[in-house]
Order: sequence, then structure tokens, then C-alpha cells
Amino acid sequence: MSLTRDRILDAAERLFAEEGFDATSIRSITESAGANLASVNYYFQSKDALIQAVFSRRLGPLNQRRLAMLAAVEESSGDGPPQVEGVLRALFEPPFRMSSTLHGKGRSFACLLGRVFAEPGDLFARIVEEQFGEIRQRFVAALRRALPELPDVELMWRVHFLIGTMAHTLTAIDHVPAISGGLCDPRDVDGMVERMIGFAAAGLRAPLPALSKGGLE
Amino acid sequence: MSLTRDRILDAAERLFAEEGFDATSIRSITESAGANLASVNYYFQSKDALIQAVFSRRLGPLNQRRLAMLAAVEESSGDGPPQVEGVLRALFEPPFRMSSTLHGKGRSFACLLGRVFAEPGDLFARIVEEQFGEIRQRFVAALRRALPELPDVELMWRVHFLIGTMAHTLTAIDHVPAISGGLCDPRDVDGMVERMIGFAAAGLRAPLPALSKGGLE
DNA sequence: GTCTATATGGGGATAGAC
DNA sequence: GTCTATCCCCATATAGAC
Repeated sequence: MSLTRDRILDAAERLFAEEGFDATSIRSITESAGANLASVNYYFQSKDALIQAVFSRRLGPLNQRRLAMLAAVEESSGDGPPQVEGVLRALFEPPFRMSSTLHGKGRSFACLLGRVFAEPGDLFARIVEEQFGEIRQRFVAALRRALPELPDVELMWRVHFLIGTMAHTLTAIDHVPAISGGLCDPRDVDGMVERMIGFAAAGLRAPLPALSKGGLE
Repeated sequence: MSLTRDRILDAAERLFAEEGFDATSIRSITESAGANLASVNYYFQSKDALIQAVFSRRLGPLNQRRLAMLAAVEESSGDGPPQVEGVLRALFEPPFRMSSTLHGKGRSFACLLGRVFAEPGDLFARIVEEQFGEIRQRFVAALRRALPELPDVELMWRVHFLIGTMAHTLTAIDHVPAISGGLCDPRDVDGMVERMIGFAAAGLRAPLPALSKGGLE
């Protein structure tokens, strides 16, 4: 329950998002947090552990919310297959919602959350595995039930593709207005999420590729 | 036409892909290239300029190929709208083809090419703008002709989404087999590219979102 | 073009006083 | 819990001999 600890996490989150993990020094974090240089090592033991803490602080609640939304979708469909759009909403909405409800902080974290998939190094591979591995499995299983005709190899590729869409949109969220010439407004969270859902759902339901090896038709 | 220069570029490409830009030192690059520590500064002036050179060396030819394929697709459709799948193939195929035809080197570069969209800092924003800005405009224009019913704001969002799919697939190409439990094989470049095309084309043709503000229907 | 040696600066981590 | 001072290491970049 230390205030200093939280200020360090907030400052690290923001600076990591703005400058990257390597380019952000413990010195700049503690300075920005109004804390002492030694405090990061006091509270977190190492910079790597601080990075892990930045992710787990937000991803614990966020993934709980994903699973709760997924459970609600599966409940509402009874014994039948769940609705694809509902499953995708449970996956996409929580991070984007967070990015708009946490004041500035959510924006920073959203950026990090997208970037973690592209970061090199064992540390980030471990973070992805620990924080996203089970979520991925659960959502793959739900989509398999939602699309029973889709061969598993196609499902796996398409889930990979839609995770890319999600990750890139999270990471580049601040660049979207400039890239689109002002047309796209990421502050409209509902519109952005619904568009991602529509895009990914259509991709999941696309016709099978002609040369599909696992195809059954 | 210096051999040393090329060996430095090759070593940098591989190490940047494996360990990241910041974590790769000039020392490790020159060591791996069998060159002297000072040679990077002799040939490239700075590490930042070396990074830019790593990208421009491959992206020059790669983007030429994209534009040539795009021109061929537009030519083949005469005065009518170009085919969506053909446009997407012109965008997607060159980087993935390169990743399989350049021996090990293409794999490394493909990883970098996907990661550049997520890297923080002005250097990478500049690289994306310089190396991808015009390509993006040309492909947006082609897709606008291919999908004349689609409101521009929806087109922009969907292009953003499919760039995310491309970037993530490039970056995580080596993780795909493990993630998919061995089902997905990225060595099947044709299959991978056709699946991306099918996914993205379906996403582009998705029904308009119910709350689309720019909708015309 | 290639090398050695070095200038210059910043990094993460910790010891030990308060 | 907080702070100062410091250890030790490694980075980029360059000067100047060969």
C-alpha cells in the first residue's frame, strides 16, 4: 500500500510507453515519480521485475474482465455455439475501454500492451506467455465452438491475424488520426471496437483458401 | 562496393532481429561481422544511420516490387475497379517472399519490418514515414477504387487493421508453430500469404458497423 | 581502409547512514 | 522507508597511427 510504489509504477508506465523500455532509465523513472533513485530496487529488486509489475498490475483485472465477458457470452447462448461477435468483444473491449477510463494512464498502458508482442528478448516472451497464454487458449476454444466448420489450422492462423490487428491498433492508437488524415477518431472507443469486431468476424468467416491442406469441403 | 560494409549490414540485420535495436551494441555487430569496432562509424557515421541503412537496403527493392505488382493488377482490370485480392497480394507477398528467398537473412529482416511499426522514438517514426508513407497512400487509393461503396473512414480503419495483421505476422513469424501447437507452418509462404489475403479481403468487405457515422446507406 | 586507444557519458545495482 | 555516494560495467563516438 505504498504511495511511492504506485507513483513509480505510474511513471514507469508512462515513460516506457513514450520512450521504450530500454531507453527509459531507472533514473528518469524515479525522477519523474518524485522518488529516490534507490527506490526502484527497494520495491521491485530490478528493472526487469518493475517491467513485469507494470504489466501484471493492469493485466490481472483486465483479463478477469475478459473472462467474465466471455462467460456471459457463452451463458447467453446456452448449449448452442457462442456468437462470434460476442467472443471478439470480450477479447477486444477491455483493453480499449481501459484506455479511455483510466485518464491518461490507460493510454500509456494500451500502447505497452500492443508493443509487448513485438518486443524481442526472453523477458517479454515470458510476459506474453504468462499474461496472455491462458487467455489465448480460452478464446481459441470459444471461437472453435462458434465456428465448428472451420478447420483448426485455419482457425489458428486467423486468430493470429486478429491478434495482430488488436496489437497494432493498441500500439498505434495515437498515430491513427494523423495517418487517416483526421478521418479516424480513436476517442470513439465504441466505434473503434465495433469496427475491429466487424473486421475480425468477417475475417474469421472468410471462405477457405483454395489450397487449404486441412480443408474438409 | 565494400564487402565489409555488407557484412556489417548483414550482421546488424540479424542481431537487431534477435536482440532488438537498443540491446545490440556496435561492438557485437562489428565482432559478428569480423570487422573493426570503428568500422560502423567509418561507413555509416552513427548507429542510427546504420539502422536506417538496414531498412532502406531491403525496402527499396521490396517497395519497387509492391508497386510493380500493384500496377499489374490495375492494368489487368482495365478501366474497372481492381480486384481486392490482387491489391492485397501486391502489398503482402513481397515481404513474405523475401523472407523465404534470402536464406536466413530474409527471416531476420521480416522480423524487423514488422517490429518497426511498434518501436517508440522519432527515428522509427521517420523510417515508417519515409519507407512506407507513399506505399500506404498508393494502396489506400487502389483499395478505394476496388471498394467504391465503402465510406472512407471505414476504409481507413480497415487498412489500419490489415497493416496490423501484416506487421504482427512478420514479427511473430518464428513463434507461429509453437503458438499453434505445430498446426501452422510459416515455411509454406504461399499458404500463409493466401490466408492473410483471404482474411483481410473478408474484413474489408465486412458489413458496415451499425453506428457508422460516415455511412452512406 | 583498418586498427588501437581513449574520450566521454550513462546505465543498473548496492552499501550503509539516517 | 528514504537518501547519498559509489562501485562497476558498457555504451557510442572519435583521434590519430599504420
